[in-house]
Amino acid sequence: MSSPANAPVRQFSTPVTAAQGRILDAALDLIAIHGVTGTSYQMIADAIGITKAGVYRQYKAKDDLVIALIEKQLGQLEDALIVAELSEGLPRARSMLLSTVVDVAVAERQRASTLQFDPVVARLLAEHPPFQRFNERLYCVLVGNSSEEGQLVAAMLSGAVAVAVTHPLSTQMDDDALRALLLKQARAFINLDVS
Amino acid sequence: MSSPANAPVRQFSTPVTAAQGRILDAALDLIAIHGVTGTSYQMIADAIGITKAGVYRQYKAKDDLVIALIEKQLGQLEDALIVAELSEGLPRARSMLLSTVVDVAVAERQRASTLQFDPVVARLLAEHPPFQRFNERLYCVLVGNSSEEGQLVAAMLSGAVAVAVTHPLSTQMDDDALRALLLKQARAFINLDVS
DNA sequence: GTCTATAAAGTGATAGAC
DNA sequence: GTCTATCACTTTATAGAC
Repeated sequence: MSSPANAPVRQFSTPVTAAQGRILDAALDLIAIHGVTGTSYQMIADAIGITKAGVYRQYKAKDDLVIALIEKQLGQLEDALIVAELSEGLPRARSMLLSTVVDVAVAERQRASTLQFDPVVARLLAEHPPFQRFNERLYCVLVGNSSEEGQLVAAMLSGAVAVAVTHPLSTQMDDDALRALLLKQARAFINLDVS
Repeated sequence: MSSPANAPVRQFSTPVTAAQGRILDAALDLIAIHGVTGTSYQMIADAIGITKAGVYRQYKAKDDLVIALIEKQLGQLEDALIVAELSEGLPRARSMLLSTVVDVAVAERQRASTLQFDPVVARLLAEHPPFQRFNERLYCVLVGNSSEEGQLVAAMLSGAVAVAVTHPLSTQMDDDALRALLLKQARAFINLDVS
């Protein structure tokens, strides 16, 4: 509670091999459509033209694969997060982090967002300490001080953005328009309730 | 597009038998934890102490079961929706519908919300015309005129509420406090962008 | 409305050859 | 790093007795 001593340290710098990259890429696409449980090693293998055993060689259990997937997604936010943490308290840094969050969400659209709500991902997010720490850091910067209400508002914001980019209506909008709309709503939402 | 002639008609009055009720109840609890694909007929049967074949007698395919589940959830909003539609344009009616949406979300917590983000549910929501119609009606009342941007904002709102009630932090809040917080945020969010 | 039994297919995962 | 082959198990779904 009191003062979270979360130093601005890089948590997810895991480099992936080319073979792993192909697997993660195919897996994310499939999971966006079928969910984690609905996506099998066989489906992933078929998508990239190898066999099931080939996928198992890279990720010996499904949890390992999903963890790698989450790490890759969170890693996209980490540079912006570290910058924001270093310029502590500056509203401009917070605003830029928010902008990055929206940028990544728009760029990945379905891919990143569907992952966020999967029950398997939720379980790993809760079980895996590094993920908890990262989320704490992120929310802390986004909503300023981590009051309970503030954290909840940050979570709501991430939910709103995630739903927006997966919504059929947003599919017809171009990236720039969607980004602008999300940023406007998100800024209003965030400034509403924090000190 | 132009003027959706969605008359205030009751869509989901499907009465369920006692046996069906027990199945739907157990299924919803299990799906909230494991997702639709992660929940098998065997798990549902075990939970209520019957066999798999007994579940199949009531719902001969998984899609049928999930559709019944969605209908039950949407049915909870329908009375409030019809009232709001009848008192066309009155902000008070809209506000009361929003209140009902929040009430149901808080009352069901995990149960209703996790369902919303499941890829199988998303597929059925898009495939099944009655569901599309209902969502159109709901969004139309919530955000006033159904401009594209307005509909998207309504979707974001539902996402924000759904995420909030499933968040670990909200588990520790009592119903009244959570309801108050959600209503405050939701009202601000909605009044932001509509005419 | 519930049971037993069964079919056909798919699942996560491993062993061992190349 | 990828393959074939196999394991034990679970899945959806059906047939037919009570």
